[in-house]
Amino acid sequence: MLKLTKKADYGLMALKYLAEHPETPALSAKDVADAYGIPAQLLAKILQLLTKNGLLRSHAGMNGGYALARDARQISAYEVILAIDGPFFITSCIKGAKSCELTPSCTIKEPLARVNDTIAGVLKSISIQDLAEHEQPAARAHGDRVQAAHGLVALTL
Amino acid sequence: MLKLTKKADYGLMALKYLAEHPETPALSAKDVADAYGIPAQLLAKILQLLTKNGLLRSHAGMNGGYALARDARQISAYEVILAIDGPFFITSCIKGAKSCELTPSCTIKEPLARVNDTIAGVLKSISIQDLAEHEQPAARAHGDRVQAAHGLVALTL
DNA sequence: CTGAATTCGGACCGAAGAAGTCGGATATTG
DNA sequence: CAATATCCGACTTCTTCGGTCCGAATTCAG
Ligand code: SF4
Ligand code: SF4
Repeated sequence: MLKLTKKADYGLMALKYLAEHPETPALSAKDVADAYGIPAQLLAKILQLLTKNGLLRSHAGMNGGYALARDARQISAYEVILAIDGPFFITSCIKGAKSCELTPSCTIKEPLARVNDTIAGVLKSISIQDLAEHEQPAARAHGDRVQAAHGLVALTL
Repeated sequence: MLKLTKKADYGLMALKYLAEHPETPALSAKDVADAYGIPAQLLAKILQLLTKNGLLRSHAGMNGGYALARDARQISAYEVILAIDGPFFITSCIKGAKSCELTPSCTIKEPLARVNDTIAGVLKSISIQDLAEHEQPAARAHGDRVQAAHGLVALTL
């Protein structure tokens, strides 16, 4: 429950890996898969999804592979999840869908929708660039930049 | 992905319903189930879970049923989810478990753990009482109280 | 004391989704 | 042409979720 898909997980890892290697024109799916031990075939399809949604640029043929379509800080974790797992909602009553039949009688769907938006906001505030910068354990002094990057999320239920 | 279990969903609804009827000493599982159209047998087990985790007080026998164990504003949505679905983590690498075998090579588990904490914080800031107050569509003027109740969640990645 | 109402606890099952595999088609380069 | 890639869909396997069923134990009213 409330768990991220492993595919999305892999997608984030791959994207981060690509962000860390800006020098190379393109990295093949197998390259990334081997770097982490992810099943190659599975990662391949994930990267395909990401390209289809405009997060990556692909190039077939020899010396082909994938590269970021935009700057690493222009890609949010939210987009990645959205591209891989489709539109997400923490409850089963996605706006416009017919998933939950007791939507009319339900009294908590509205407040839960706010929670959903809050979580989405959190995900949107995280960029691939943020993931690539993995040295904060002791560097918490420059709160100004961090705050600017991730913002504050106010939950007004 | 990232979806709340329907059981947790039902649990929140039931808890909210109980919070809205403080006059009655106890409400049976069937009462609550009928009020919303939730499968009675299923809700029964959910309520059992909630009692086992100290969120509800049960009373068997005729005129028995369930009642809140604490004040509605002392019960957070986080606790409810925790009681029903067990410890939650947005990724598969729960601290101490052996779910994901590529934990050592993974480089994003640490930042994702922060995201997890942030979301947990959001859930913790929501009480059953908050859910029961369902008239905000036009009443957003008193931001002071709302802000005090739900707080601000800062994501310091 | 008897019986209805109600909680309790586990086993069970079908449907859905997630993780991963396979095979083949297509594009690019050398 | 051959090697390397992306591309794309179908397929299997595994787990979880949602839900049901049944057989207790508990409590209270008459
Ligand atoms: S309608 Fe209510 S019960 Fe159904 S999914 Fe949405 S929130 Fe959960
Ligand atoms: S270790 Fe990395 S890949 Fe495995 S679950 Fe945790 S975050 Fe996802």
